[in-house]
Amino acid sequence: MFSQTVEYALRAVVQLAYKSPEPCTTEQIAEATMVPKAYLSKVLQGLSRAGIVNSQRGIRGGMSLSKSPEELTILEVVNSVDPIQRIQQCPLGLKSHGGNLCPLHRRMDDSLASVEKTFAATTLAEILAEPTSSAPLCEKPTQNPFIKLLGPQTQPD
Amino acid sequence: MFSQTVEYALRAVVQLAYKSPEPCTTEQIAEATMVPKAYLSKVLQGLSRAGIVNSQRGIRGGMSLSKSPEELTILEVVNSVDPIQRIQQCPLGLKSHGGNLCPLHRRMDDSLASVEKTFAATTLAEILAEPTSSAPLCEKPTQNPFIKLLGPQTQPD
DNA sequence: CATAAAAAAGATAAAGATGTCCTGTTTCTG
DNA sequence: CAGAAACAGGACATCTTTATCTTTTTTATG
Repeated sequence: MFSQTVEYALRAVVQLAYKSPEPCTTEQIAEATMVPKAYLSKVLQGLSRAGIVNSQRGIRGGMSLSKSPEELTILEVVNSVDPIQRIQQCPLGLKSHGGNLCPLHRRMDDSLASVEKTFAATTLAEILAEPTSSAPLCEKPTQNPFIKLLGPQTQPD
Repeated sequence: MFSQTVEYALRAVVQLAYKSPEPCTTEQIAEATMVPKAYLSKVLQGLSRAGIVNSQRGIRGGMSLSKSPEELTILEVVNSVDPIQRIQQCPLGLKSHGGNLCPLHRRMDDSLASVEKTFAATTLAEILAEPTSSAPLCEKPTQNPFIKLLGPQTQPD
């Protein structure tokens, strides 16, 4: 239901959020996220054109988040590469329905609205800071560098 | 987010539900739902193989619902042609995550679960019987034949 | 300025989704 | 049984998505 491109874009911004506000090269992101480098480059171009990331060419260049992880929602990321298309009007083009969806399309659009709402309410910072034994992109929980922001921890085993 | 195939399949079963338990030919469904006939034929073949509809060849044949509209959920229809794929395990294949999703994939899967739940809770009968001025597939509200099941109505204008 | 690093852009390819057309097979009906 | 109606299936075409490779452009830095 979510495209590969969306999956890849989200992984990329998660990696960038870990390093934020430092830049990462496409190659570094590709390794950390296990996304094919050349394709990732295209995805990042899209995020760059959408203003989600800044790109800097040349030595010491790379990609970096344009906003802080606290301000960036996963909806913004998703909508930049593969927008959630709400059902605005009757897909059959029935004139009498117009913007007033039938019960079928009403439910479909309600589902889309629910996804949209969840994604709009989730920031990158939340994704990183949430206490969990499965840190995004990290094989070991202790590799999560954001753990330090939560203060001294007793190591989970 | 929902494929054309899903959209077409849902329109088709709505039309069949209107006529249930009578069969419709693929051509009749194609006209009522505004779906390309030849492609609809493929979609209906899928629904037939999944046991959602029965097909009958030859004169007076056609497609009919295998169940009553009260018993058929839109999730069953969707899953027959383009299954909602829940995220069962870490898409990166990280061993330490396993079935324990990270916060990112947790939210994505929660969204999928929400759609699944909504669709599982909606029967074709509900779609048809819901009071609305926009009856599925019908240009005029009064064309909804299920209106009769609700007993005598004062005609909305 | 020369060089190397890095993203941008373009060409191309493989796979899947969508859509069309034609032929084959089944089955009702007279 | 003959014929027509209807679905089944295969071949093919087109578009989009995903993916790769190569070349070009930009830019920091010695």
